[in-house]
Amino acid sequence: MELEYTNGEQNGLINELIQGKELAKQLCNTLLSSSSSSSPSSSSSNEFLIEKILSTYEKALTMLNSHSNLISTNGSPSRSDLIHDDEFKHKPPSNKRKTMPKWTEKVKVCSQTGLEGSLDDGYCWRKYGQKDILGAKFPRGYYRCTYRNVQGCLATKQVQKSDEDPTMIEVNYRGRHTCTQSKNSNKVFSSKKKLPLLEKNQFHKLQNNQPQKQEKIEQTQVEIFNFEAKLELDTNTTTKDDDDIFSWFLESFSPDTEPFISPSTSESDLFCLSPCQFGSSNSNGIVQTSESEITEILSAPTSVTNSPIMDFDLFLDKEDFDTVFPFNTPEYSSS
DNA sequence: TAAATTTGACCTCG
DNA sequence: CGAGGTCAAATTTA
Repeated sequence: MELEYTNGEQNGLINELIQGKELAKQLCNTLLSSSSSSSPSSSSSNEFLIEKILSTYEKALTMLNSHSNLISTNGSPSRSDLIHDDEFKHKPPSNKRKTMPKWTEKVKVCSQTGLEGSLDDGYCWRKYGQKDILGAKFPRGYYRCTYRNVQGCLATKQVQKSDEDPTMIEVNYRGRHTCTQSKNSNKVFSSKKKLPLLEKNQFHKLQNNQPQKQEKIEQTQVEIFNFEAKLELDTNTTTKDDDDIFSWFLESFSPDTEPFISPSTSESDLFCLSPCQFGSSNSNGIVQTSESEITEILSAPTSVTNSPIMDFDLFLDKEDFDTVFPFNTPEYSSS
């Protein structure tokens, strides 16, 4: 499964990212120059989106350029970083899972929102196990796709809180979603059911005195986040703005310019990353990807599209785009 | 009552 | 043999 990507492919990817970044800048300038005639709130919203887009490009470029180095929030790779690194570099996975695409995402729990993107990535997961990991402070939760039996979807993920930084959640994804649950992704950012799962277990274990309280606090924080995000964007954005952004995304991540992108059933893994990014302007440590993730992304030139970045090409209709940025949707505000 | 979670037992692999 | 991963019965939740 572990394939090397050529320098040409890497350069091409970098060029595409650079181009996309430049386009985003141009869009930013265009929006800013035209915003004088529109409402100030609209321009601030646009700026917010553009900032996030540019930030995403910056991170992607940084990760590519430092391909040989793990990227970590605080410069001190977590235990999971090391395990994952070893896993890819030195220890081939078992035959069972050798063919399964695998990548890791690290998601920082937004301090202000309590939102854990890792636990709400738009897919429906069912927990099937939990294990105490040797040397780890926090147990590892094992999740599989809810539609495993119905649709034979073999996607799984492991969720574990970082030892060194308990605000960091590491999500280890395995396998692609072959199920069709795009509509479920309407629940992105708003599912409060899954949020406490990991926390509950961990707080029961580590803070037996106040587990329930912590859960409620975090749920409330999510609700606040949802409400604030909706307030900000609901009142500020216009349809045209959305369409502009949407068109830009389509251009920037067009399959025509990304030869290794192929249609896939996976569509919202990307937004494992997004909730915190959109919930906080803090770009430090909100989302972390390991080298192995990039390796995984780039090592699957034709078929693996689970990678967060690559799934951009799947937003081929407005509905999906609204799913990604659901701040304007009724579902978003009502849940 | 169906679906989801919990958790101890069991399996696999290094 | 031990650690990690999965199974499945019991329990909880909606």
